[in-house]
Amino acid sequence: MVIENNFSLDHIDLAILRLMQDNARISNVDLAKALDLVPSAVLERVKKLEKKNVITGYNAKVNPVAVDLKLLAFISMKSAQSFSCNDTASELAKIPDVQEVHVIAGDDCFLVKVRTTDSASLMALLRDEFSKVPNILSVKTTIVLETVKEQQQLVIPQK
Amino acid sequence: MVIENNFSLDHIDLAILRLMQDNARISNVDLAKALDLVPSAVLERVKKLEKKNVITGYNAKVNPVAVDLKLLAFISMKSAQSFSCNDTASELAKIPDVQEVHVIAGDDCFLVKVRTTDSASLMALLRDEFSKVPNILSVKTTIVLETVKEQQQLVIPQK
DNA sequence: CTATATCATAGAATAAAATTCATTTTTATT
DNA sequence: AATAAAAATGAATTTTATTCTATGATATAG
Repeated sequence: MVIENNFSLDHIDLAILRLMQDNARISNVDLAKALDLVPSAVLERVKKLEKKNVITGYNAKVNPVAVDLKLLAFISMKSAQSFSCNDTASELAKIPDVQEVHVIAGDDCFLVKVRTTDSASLMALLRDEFSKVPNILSVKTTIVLETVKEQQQLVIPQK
Repeated sequence: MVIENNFSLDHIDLAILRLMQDNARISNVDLAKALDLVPSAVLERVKKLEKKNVITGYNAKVNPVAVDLKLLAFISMKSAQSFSCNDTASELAKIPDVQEVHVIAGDDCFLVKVRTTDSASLMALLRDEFSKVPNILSVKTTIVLETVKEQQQLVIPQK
């Protein structure tokens, strides 16, 4: 017995996801043309995908350099309590400059992605914000020199 | 002498970015209301932001679990040529399952973010795709157990 | 201080798209 | 095959996007 995930997406839904993850502002009319459907039918599906939390939002992708966020860093850290470290994680998540917080397997406990203006502002962030997060034992900061690829598009399966 | 970045965004532009990075499908009418402007004026600004590559795209955020991508991993790797490693990076970037490729400072050379169905498909990816990428000396894979936060919204400055 | 160039906005008109809804068709289930 | 549920159609209506011209603001040079 194969347990499918309970989202039950057909190939039309997957096609919608594929199109919208590349262009969130595509019109219903164009979506309908691409899918050989009528706009109202597409609209209904999109609404349903939103309600089912398959589509969880629509984001404009902003060039970080244009808003003066030139530094990207990954910070891996160890925590005192290795399992009940959820409060540590949620404290980290509250920091606006923190884009990602992952609990990871291995030596460390968290992997955090951070974007700041420059190394000085990263330093300030570490000093002012991270220092207040409880139960952190060690911190290892990795500076990104160059980003070659950065996309949030997923590989949507065929069926 | 302060060198501003050459994007010259005023506070209205920044407000547009703030609104659109949270809701890429907001209508011009609603944007205009929020900004106390007329729709045509807002439209012109948005178009300009696109042309100047301040806004680089609009993405629907798809729930990875809904499309059966339940495994997230970060892979850090060393490369043979530490500086002219661009061909290695661009080969990595060509792999669709790879969401991010960063050149990093420190012991390693690259940090790669990958999403797959499960550990078996990650293994297959490493075996079939990564093995073909030239000049890789070592690979260290970190499995994500839980993602506490993952957003691409940036902290847009006030002015 | 004024002329001029540049840029942004307002507001109206038009075109396009979104949305709603009653009906029909398709699909799945018994 | 009969029934129920889900999805699609197509027309009507509402809303939004887009275009265009006139106006106003701002900056710069003379």
